[in-house]
Amino acid sequence: MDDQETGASKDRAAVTGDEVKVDLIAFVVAVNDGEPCVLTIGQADTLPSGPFALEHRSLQSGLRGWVEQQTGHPLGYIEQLYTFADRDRVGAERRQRAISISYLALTRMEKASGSPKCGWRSWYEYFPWEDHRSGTPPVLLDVLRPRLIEWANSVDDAAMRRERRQRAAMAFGFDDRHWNEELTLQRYELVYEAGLVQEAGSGRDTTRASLVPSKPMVADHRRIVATGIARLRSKIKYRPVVFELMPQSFTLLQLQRTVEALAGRLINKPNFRRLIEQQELVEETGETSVDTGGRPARLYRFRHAVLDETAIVGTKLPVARG
Amino acid sequence: MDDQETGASKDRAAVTGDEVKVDLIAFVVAVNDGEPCVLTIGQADTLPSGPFALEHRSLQSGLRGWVEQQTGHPLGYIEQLYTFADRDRVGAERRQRAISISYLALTRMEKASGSPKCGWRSWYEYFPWEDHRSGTPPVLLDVLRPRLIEWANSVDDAAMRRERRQRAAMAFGFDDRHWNEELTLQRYELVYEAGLVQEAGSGRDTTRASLVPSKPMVADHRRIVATGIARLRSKIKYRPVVFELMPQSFTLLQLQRTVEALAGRLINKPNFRRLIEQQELVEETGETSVDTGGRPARLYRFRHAVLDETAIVGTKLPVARG
DNA sequence: TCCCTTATAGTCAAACGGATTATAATTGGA
DNA sequence: TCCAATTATAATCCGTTTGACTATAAGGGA
Repeated sequence: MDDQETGASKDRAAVTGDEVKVDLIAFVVAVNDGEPCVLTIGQADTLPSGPFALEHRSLQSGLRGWVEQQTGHPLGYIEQLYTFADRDRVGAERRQRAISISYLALTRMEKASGSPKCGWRSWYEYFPWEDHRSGTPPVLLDVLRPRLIEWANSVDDAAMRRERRQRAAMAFGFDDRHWNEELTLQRYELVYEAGLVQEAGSGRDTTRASLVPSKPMVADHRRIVATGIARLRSKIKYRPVVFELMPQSFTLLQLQRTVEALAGRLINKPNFRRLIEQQELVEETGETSVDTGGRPARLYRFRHAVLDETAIVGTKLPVARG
Repeated sequence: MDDQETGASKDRAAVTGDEVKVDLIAFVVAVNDGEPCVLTIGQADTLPSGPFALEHRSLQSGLRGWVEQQTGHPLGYIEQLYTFADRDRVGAERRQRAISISYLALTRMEKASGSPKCGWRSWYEYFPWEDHRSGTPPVLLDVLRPRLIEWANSVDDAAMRRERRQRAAMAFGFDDRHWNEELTLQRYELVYEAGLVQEAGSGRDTTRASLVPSKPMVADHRRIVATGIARLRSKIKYRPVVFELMPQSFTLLQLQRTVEALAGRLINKPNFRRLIEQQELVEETGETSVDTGGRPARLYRFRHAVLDETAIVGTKLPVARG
């Protein structure tokens, strides 16, 4: 089981011991009342995290442990996002390497017994330009667009100017292009690169005039959240993961509102219902909901059998492409 | 930049130092003459790999270094696959934790200057049941199906029998279900779980009668390859990554054969051409190829501009769904 | 009772996608 | 030289999907 025939210098390295610290870090999502929320600690600027330690049976169980300890929230669905090497830290005596393994976790917010040090925040506080449920957010055209154009024009090379403008146009859907909700990470990288957002505790110039208003996070946590949003927006279209965020029984409109919250855009109601029903993702409970007004709606529950049938094959949700 | 407010015991752990070894491991792919190949070292049963060390600027550059050193092959496109904790190793003095970060890399096989200790193998040697380009492989119905049914029936619980049969049927497309080429990992996990394949150096019973004939790999390397194949088969459908595997100029049929090699199934020629052309993924070089027979074909090259245009937006390849 | 809100059903047309057929341009051999 | 085989390229067909829209049903509140 030891793979030692993979090169001489590998053994050398194994002996000298290039050991690193491993951090586990969680982007925990719940949707409450039509708002997609992220679980934070500290000043609502930090994701739950902790080092991978000897007592952990596995990476995932280590992550569960840290999140539960720091927030009081047990995790359901977990999926790995990305592993990256942090900038070098200075250890006690020698240079210290560290890597972080980030995860996306879905949960229900109920019984918010969570410890007082933690809290749920709408993820759109950190990414105001990502919520298109009420049309294009004003900040996009009023603030982001001019500043990104400014940023593009601030370089001398004409080719690079064009490239920057095109990147911005594609990511944000400027110039009659369509908004693509899955490009959350690219958009964050653009605004970050353009210096339009800054993170908590960064050494950056804090006095810079009128950045794009948005809530910062510690270190690269906001980047992890952007990665997770993008992954989730993509995944809900082909896997029945939304139901991890729903209560036991729900109306079709509640389900639609949840998908809309995640996607950050509205969905055509009849089409949504058609797709849900023809895929037999849900079944009626027989009851109806006493509602906030209007005709009572049938209550449905997730058909757990589909996890055997299609966990593998693929689901569809009608998040319009524009 | 230090995130220390994330819990008291985190600091404790940081002090006591739960340090782990990190291995970088590469699944390197090239397509030669219609065969999808994996780069191996050792007895064609080991993927290039090496520890992440202090001198590496980043995870990716560490990976590039190891692969180049062990095989002589420079890497082009690289994408992270998955990070997992290995089973505990016994270190020199104390228990030793190790994690592996696996990558998918695409390259062209040319100038196979590679060191003598490495070689390219068709990945279908390791997964004979994955190649459906000449129809359903006999091994699937003749060997795998009966043995998987056997395996399913070998448990007492009726519900578990049904679940096993259903898993097998879905993954392999038994009982009139369609073959889904993206389920490579699930299929490997099934045959592994059913004890139908064994890996090199595993402590398993080697004398077990007539396993499914396939080439084994060291440790969990074959599992990594299965993960990479699945990722690649999925990715070619929405990102123009195939071109990383193509020479400078190529005919449309060569392009199609490459996609077919990866997908393990045939594609309808007119539809393939239509999709490639209407997406403007390629442009004519003006030349034509002197061919192996038949009317000469136009030569095309990849329109690198699409990397700016659609790297983000999504490409389509007509790999039929069945 | 009227009106507002929401649920639910049904329709329509355009786009997409898979399959098939037809025609053109070569090479190699009878 | 002509024919057969092979490949390239163009065009068509048709069923399904999907986005947008309309109509009707069923409740609550003023």
